[in-house]
Amino acid sequence: MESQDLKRAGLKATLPRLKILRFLEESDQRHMSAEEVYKALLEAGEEVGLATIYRVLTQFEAAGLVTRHHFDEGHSVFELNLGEHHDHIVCVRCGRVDEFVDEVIEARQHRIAEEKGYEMTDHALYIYGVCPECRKAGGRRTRAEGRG
Amino acid sequence: MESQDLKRAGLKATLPRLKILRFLEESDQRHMSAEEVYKALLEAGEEVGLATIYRVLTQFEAAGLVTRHHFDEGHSVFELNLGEHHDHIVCVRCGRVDEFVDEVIEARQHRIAEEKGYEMTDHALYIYGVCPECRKAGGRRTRAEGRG
DNA sequence: GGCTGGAATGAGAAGATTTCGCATTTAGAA
DNA sequence: TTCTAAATGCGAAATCTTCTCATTCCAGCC
Ligand SMILES: [Mn+2]
Ligand SMILES: [Mn+2]
Ligand SMILES: [Zn+2]
Ligand SMILES: [Zn+2]
Repeated sequence: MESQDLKRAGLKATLPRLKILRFLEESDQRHMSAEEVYKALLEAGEEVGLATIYRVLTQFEAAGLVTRHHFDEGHSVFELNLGEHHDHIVCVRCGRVDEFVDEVIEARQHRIAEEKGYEMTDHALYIYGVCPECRKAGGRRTRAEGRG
Repeated sequence: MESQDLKRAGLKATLPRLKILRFLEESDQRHMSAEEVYKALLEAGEEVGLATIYRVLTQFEAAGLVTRHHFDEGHSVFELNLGEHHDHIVCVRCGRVDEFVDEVIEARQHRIAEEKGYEMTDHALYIYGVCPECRKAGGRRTRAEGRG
């Protein structure tokens, strides 16, 4: 039961929080903006205020339930935390998102932080490019057409 | 003369563009937001409208004169292009910025894009941590206190 | 099961950053 | 110097996100 997940995370099991968490778990989109969550819940008849979406996602982030990304400037994108850290490669044409893990890069990041005398707390790595489909199509599709 | 740099970049040598370019070259801050450029020019008695700062910096970026970064969400940071690509490590406590180049990471990014079938166009890598000074201080200084 | 205090929510206002629209000015060539 | 397209400055607007605060709800206690 999701109530338990919330309790365990130190959050009261309110209806809006349950709706949002359930939605993130059931959605086939792994990466979603606050606005996208808001609209999707609306369409599902589960109304939650936009301000609450923002608040709850930020709380989920603090609690480690979700991770926040900045694929492109201008807005945050959230994804349910499934344990394993990974980085992202984003199609600049259609917005598609693929995930990857590279232990060599991870290790070298730590090494660099160490060399510079920093105590590393986090990192962000985004590769941008044109995805296989868009290369094939060659067309002018916009980012609005898809996100996965 | 900076006029020549602008002409070479395909930009008319207007007074605002000259002021901005000169300022970027002479400033001891390598990484600056539009707002910071605006205020610094103001203090130097060189008034340029904020909208123009934004327009010109975007043009400079398109012309390859500057690079735009997103160290933290919410606003862009610009830096004069000196030829060599590099990535950044940012102090989450005081905002200090250090630079680094890692050929292994660069190479592996290309390899990952290739494996995923993407034609890589760009990448962004930010390491976040606590800088040597802030680790020593241990204090609660805010980001506003410094940026370098 | 009802009662209650503090936390959470919803709605809209406000904040922050960036872009836009348009009247005015300017660069640069004739 | 004159002229025209391009650039600028200003305020309005767009976008994303947070804040304020009145209202509602959760969770523990009778
Ligand atoms: Mn992901
Ligand atoms: Mn730099
Ligand atoms: Zn694509
Ligand atoms: Zn620091």
